Amino acid sequence: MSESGAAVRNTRQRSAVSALLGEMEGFHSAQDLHAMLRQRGERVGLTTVYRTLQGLADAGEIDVMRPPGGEHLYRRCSEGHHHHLVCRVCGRTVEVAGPAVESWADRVAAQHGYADVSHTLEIFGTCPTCPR
Amino acid sequence: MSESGAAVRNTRQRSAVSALLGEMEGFHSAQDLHAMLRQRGERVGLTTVYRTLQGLADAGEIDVMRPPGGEHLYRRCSEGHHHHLVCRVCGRTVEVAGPAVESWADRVAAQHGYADVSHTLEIFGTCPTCPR
DNA sequence: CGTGGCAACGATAATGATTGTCAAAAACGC
DNA sequence: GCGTTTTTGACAATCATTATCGTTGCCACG
Repeated sequence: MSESGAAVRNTRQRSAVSALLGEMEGFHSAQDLHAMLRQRGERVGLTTVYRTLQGLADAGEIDVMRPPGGEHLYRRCSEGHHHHLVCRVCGRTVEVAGPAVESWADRVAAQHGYADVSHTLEIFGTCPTCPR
Repeated sequence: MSESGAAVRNTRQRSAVSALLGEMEGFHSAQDLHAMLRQRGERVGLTTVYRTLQGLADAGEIDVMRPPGGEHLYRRCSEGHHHHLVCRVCGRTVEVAGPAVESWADRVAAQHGYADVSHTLEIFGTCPTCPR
């Protein structure tokens, strides 16, 4: 029972989910992704999709967004910390980085004695190509 | 049918919810608030609590937070736009204002042509009195 | 003061995403 | 190849929130 093994096995399903995310643009729900895999003929259970997405999110390889609609959305993102500017009509998303915001959040938290700080930030708007 | 009437009626239940929120510190879920009202002998339906909270939130009189736990939390907040610094252990919350962040978000959105901009920001950490 | 319209109420059922369960299958190390 | 352990996946359970729809009470006007 050594503690060495990460014990993360490389399965067909995991590869399929990861690969699919690699090709996709924008955000998709777990159920979306599951449906797409099915269409491709990949035989993957919905439960597994959820589990895989959670794992990838924990590992920091994908990003999770929780829009007011209540459905979790996942996306393969560029590395590093960043935020999203989302069109509330068509869903088009732009990644934005805000170093100033990061440091501001850390500073404010520290001022109040909070440790181990993280934060979530999302910007919503109507993108220029969408009818109002 | 002039356009004057807000058509928002002043009911016992609405007052009760509003009053309760006025006394409470911190965030509480809709179901929490409903249970408290029941304990007090106020006869208010759960549906009405949800509706009232939504109404108050729309009117900007209370704040909504959607923590990863999946339960919406409501709180009577100071006026104006601000954000929250929440202890992920004990839930203690501090209101923080960040004018710089507000303008940054608006500016970034505008740069990408996004209109009608809003945003959500929450900071999580471990507060000084909580064991790590 | 009485009445009518209309919004709010509220009990219940419906919704729907996510999580738990557990036997069967697959992957990795040797 | 073989055994062990993780992973899978179909299905059921959970649970907050929303829709439904008949009833109730507020409000304005006569």
